[in-house]
Amino acid sequence: MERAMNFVPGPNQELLDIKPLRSLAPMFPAPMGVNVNQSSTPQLVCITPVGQFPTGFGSGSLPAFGSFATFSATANGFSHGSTSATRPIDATPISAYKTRSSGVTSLNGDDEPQSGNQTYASERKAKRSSGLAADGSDGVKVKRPKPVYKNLVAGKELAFLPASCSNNPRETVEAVHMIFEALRRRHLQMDETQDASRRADLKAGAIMMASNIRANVGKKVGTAPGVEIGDIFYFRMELCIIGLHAPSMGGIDYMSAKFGNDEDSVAICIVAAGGYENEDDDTDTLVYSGSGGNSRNTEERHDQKLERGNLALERSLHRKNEIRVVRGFKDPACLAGKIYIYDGLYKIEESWKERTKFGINCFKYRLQREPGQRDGAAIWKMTQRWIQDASTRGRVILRDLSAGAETIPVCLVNEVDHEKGPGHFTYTNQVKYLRPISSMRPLQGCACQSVCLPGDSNCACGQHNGGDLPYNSSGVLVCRKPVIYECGEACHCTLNCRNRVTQKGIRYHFEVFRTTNRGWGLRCWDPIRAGAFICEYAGEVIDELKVNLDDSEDDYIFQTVCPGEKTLKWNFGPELLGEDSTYVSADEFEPLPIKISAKNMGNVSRFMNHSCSPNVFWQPVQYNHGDDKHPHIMFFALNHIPPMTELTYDYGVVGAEPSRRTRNCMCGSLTCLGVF
DNA sequence: GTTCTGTCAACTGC
DNA sequence: CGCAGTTGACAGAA
Repeated sequence: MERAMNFVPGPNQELLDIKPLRSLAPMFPAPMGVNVNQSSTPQLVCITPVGQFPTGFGSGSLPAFGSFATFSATANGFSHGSTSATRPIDATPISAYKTRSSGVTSLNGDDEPQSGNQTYASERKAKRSSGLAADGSDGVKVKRPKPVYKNLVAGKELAFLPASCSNNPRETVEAVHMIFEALRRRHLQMDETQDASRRADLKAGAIMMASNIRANVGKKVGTAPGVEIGDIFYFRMELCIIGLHAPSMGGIDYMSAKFGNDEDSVAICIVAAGGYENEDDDTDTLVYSGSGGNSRNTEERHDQKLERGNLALERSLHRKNEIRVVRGFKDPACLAGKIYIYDGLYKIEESWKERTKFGINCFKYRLQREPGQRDGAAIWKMTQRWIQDASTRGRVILRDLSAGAETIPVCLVNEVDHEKGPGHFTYTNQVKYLRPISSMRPLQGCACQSVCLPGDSNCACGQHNGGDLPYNSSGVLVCRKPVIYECGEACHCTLNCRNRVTQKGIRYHFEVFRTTNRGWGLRCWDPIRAGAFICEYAGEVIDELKVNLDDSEDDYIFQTVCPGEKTLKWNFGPELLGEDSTYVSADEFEPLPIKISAKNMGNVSRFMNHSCSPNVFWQPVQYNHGDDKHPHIMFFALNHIPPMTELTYDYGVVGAEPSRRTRNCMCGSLTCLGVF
């Protein structure tokens, strides 16, 4: 199904041989740690709560956790140290008051002076889950029966977080988030086979908490380092483990802060999830309802009280401190699903009491977004509008770059300069092999009726994939593997089978856009959740044909060069559950012979640029033939990807492929290697 | 005063 | 739509 795309741009067609420059700019344009807040009010500075590590933490048996915990201390400690030009105000987590002040254990020696950052609460938590205790001397009795994660890390040298995390809040937040997602997906997969209780989000969260794999552990007013405006989340527990919003259910996060000699309880973050009647037609103002008044098990309602969160909001109105705002929206892509978007800092302008339709008194707070911040929820609303009606998208060069080859049009836009489009190529969503598929080895099929079910030991496809179906019920890939086998023509199951994902093609509203310094790039109007299928690398298989490639061809070649640490570690999760590791190190990595050129023909994937800090990875998939050396190359999301974020993958390590030209990288990532 | 434990509330999420 | 399930604040006990 190829459609020739006859590009007839301007008169200077010759000059338009634009190729993706195979380099990339920051995936996250706002530099790390930059405080977008231009507020004139004094910065709130966090006093790092000092406490003892839970039993077992200082024993050296948990090096990875140790270094991580150290980081979170450092992040909280230094992040505002340099910005306190104005008179600093102390803000101390309430829980820190209860913290032991002695016995600070340094995990990493003298080079990490602030390693003792543990709030009392998390310390206690870690103590309770006795599975963590390395020396077994911890005699705390666990009263509330909780799952104990025994094989958590026992003795394994697990470098859970990339080394770059130690000084990069963004990397840490992403890594923590990635591990949470991996755990959640794996739990979901197991629950499906055992018909166990659901809530994989809570299970994953419990492990993260117990292992202390989290970011921004100490509460603080203002930005959460490493969390950027526009970041998206699908579960409240995600907000919890990255330290954006601590309460797992409650809508208001607050803490006690010192204002000179005074002390006040102030709000630091709210989740506006639409549970109450909030008006949010305007993106810069938000009317938030106080909490309480709804009885838990009866229909009884009572007046809201000025206590806890409500009181904190009231005090924040007077203290004029910044409050982080997370907005919740219905995710149209997911049935009854919700998506949370971090929308930056707001301040409370006024508050009042209101009588609701149930006749109870309710507190209302009007919040105004701080000026000078990049768009967050506004982008969501904008792209949702485009998805509803694509004609509302401005700056369009071409409505559908695929000329109908894709079921959803691929938009071509340029908001940067006057280039009229990429150089000529034929849009195809297929891979053209050197020999016809019919002559290739067929793939074995399953005998499942209707659809393949998780946990069915009779399903040949499940067995082929190592026992579990590779995707969960929402079509999300659970684990990165050398090869994924989807159901194909030889299978008896229907097209509705959940083991048919990538073969159905793209499901997102893509946009090929002009970047400022890397030619053309690819991004998406829809939010993409971690593990979701994005697109295939379409083009012509050339591996046996050409040995010497000219430069222009080289720019469009896909090869299975070993990707970086972030991609290789996408699977983390099994390790935390005590299962065998699926981690493949760079040394063990074995490339496939396949080479695909998208120079003359290809799809959206030919516009994906390289990044040293990517948000997409490739994964070999088989479904319509059995030639293991020439699988389909499918791209999946590494993290949740907010709308309008450039999609990038790791082109691979320099020198791993001798025939390949080395190119300068412009990805701008703090962990950028400079070349790729 | 400090540390520990129980209880409670909460814009979850199936 | 009902309900199990979580964190952290808080209060009271040790």
